[in-house]
Amino acid sequence: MPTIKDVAREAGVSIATVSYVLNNKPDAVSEETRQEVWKAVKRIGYTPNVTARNLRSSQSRLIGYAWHQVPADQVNPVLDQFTYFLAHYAEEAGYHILTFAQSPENPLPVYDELSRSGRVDAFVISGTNWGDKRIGFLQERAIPFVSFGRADPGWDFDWVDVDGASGTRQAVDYLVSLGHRRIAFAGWDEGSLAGTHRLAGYTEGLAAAGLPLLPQWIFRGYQNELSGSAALKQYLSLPEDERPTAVVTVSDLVAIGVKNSAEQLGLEIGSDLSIIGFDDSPFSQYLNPPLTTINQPVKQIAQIIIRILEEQLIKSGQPRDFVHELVAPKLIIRSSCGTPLTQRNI
Amino acid sequence: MPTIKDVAREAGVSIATVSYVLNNKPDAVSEETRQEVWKAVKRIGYTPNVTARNLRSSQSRLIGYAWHQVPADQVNPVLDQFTYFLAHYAEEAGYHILTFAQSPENPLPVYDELSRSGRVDAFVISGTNWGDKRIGFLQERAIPFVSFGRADPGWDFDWVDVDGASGTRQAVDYLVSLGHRRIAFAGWDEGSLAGTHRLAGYTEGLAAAGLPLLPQWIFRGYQNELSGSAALKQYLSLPEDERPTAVVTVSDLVAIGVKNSAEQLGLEIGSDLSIIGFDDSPFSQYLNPPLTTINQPVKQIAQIIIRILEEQLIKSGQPRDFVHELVAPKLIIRSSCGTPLTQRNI
DNA sequence: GCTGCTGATCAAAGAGATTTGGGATTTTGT
DNA sequence: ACAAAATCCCAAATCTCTTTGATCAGCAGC
Repeated sequence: MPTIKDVAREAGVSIATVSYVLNNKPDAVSEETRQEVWKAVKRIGYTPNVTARNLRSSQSRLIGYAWHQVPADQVNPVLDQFTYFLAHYAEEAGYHILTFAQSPENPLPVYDELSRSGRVDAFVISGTNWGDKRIGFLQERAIPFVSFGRADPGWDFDWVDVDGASGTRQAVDYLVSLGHRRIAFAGWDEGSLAGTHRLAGYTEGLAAAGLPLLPQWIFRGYQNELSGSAALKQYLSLPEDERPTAVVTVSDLVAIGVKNSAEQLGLEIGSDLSIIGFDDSPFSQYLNPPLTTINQPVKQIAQIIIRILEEQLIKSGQPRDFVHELVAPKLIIRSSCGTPLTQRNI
Repeated sequence: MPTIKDVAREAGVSIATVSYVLNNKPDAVSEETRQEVWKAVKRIGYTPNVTARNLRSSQSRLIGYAWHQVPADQVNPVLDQFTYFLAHYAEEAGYHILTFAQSPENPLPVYDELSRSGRVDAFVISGTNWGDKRIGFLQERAIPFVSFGRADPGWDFDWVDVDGASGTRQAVDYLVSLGHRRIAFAGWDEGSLAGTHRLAGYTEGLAAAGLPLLPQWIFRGYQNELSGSAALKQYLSLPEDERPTAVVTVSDLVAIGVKNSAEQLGLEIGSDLSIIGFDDSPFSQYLNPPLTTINQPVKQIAQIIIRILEEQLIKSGQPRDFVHELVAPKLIIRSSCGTPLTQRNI
């Protein structure tokens, strides 16, 4: 592999001059020699060595992103798309993504090792929740990072998040517009931050429509199919006139749970019961009937995260305000909510 | 950040000695000073700088893996799991994975840039097909790589692949054991290498069972839901006594296409028609009924790939035989094939 | 003719590690 | 007791690049 030295010899100049040309330093080299150097570069097929460059500038131009292991029975609905776009925008900004495996019980040592050794310049973290240890850890050590997801209200750090409440709010508004008046919510447990946001949008939507909210309409479970079935069982145990005609769920997976057990009980999705999911997982469109759900704008989020990271890395050291961006998700209407109630012949 | 110099000063030795201790060079330093150096390392909290180390040894200890963009309507069923395990095993071997975005039309420049600049030491490629340009390109430049997936029969290079034929063969054998005698195959077009392997296993299975194979039972389409519907339509157009009672599909997505349109026509999956998918996509278990499918051992494949890559990197330069490993996938029996035909009261 | 300035170029100093090729001790062999 | 060998350690070179500080030629001003 040719080095800068070879280029210098070939062009008959010093290596300093070559470096100036390569880095487009203005007013440092005459137009004539600039041309000569470029010609030499082309002639011997030179590409600068990234490692040497990084050593000199004490950076790595690598951004670490932890790849969360998902239990085999779970889907990580949007993380693969997110990673793709993250890589895409990072490359536009002259960085690359280093993906690493993060241990669920004890994530900190990997972050420590990667930053201490100079492997990465910054991190993108996701899958945050209340009390996320990584945030305090990274802040304490002044390691640049941006989070996809919020954490404790008192903590101040750079984050970008999907406005979950807006998503469920849109779902409720849509159901109301179809004529539904008894709308349930199948959510996650109290320990989930994202689950809390999504629940809040639901509550807000009912209130805005002037609809009552029965406590039995709110089911709290986990990220699995079973929670969906359990939610449905709870709803069906209610007296006829309190029984919900539609369910907003906290995720597509829970929506599937509701849907599958409803079908097994002979209910028809879209007429007997309307269902709205959350995530727009790739498979949601292939369900029968296709699932109406909330699409997370992961592409946009990846773009914003890289933008904020660039700012952080450029202004490192200098005081800077923390950035918080909430991006609205979008309701994707498919047929799991059927037609407006008023147009049905019941 | 402390450097090796600081450790040397703290321990009262030269930096060479510290380096020997850090790299466990045998017979180069006494047990006593070894202890002293380690104590100094702990005391000042030193971690070697990866960039400097890499510059000196002219490597990056980074493995490039291209993140393929998947069309929004498609699922990349196993690639996210694969990436996770790849990262996991790479880390065990002292490497990291650099994920980058690869342009579908013109992938080569990125590979060129990443290897010329010394960004990565090697590549893992996937999504190969006949005539894959990356393979010749990397071989010509002697860039280490291992492929997840085969290519042209005449080409010799290191690859690991799922034995697709074994998968569909298992599917056919299973259906035969349930009593099916008219089994169809919904596949991909002739241009697909993996599709050809999967078709071969089907043909083989029928022959082994001594069953006839009607050409109309083979449908060739693409990786989408529509191809599944089209396949079903073709099967249903056959006279009653030629109509298949079971379909082996080339992917879960095609299986869903068959399933959804069969259901819309009032057929019951598992009794009127049995279906077997391929991939064991995360969602296949949540279908109603859950889909019997073929699970790809991605974890094992990732492990083998890293093992081969290590061998390549250690033996670089020395002559070495190419490694080809075919890993058998596993039939995951769920309920989309119902009960044995003989036990049904038809 | 000398000083001061500008513009183009370069030598050399790192950046933080590894490794070569010896030195300085100590141990072994005779 | 002395040479040879083994052991332990180090100075310096090296990996490839960026950047500082200096040199040098050319030119204007007085």
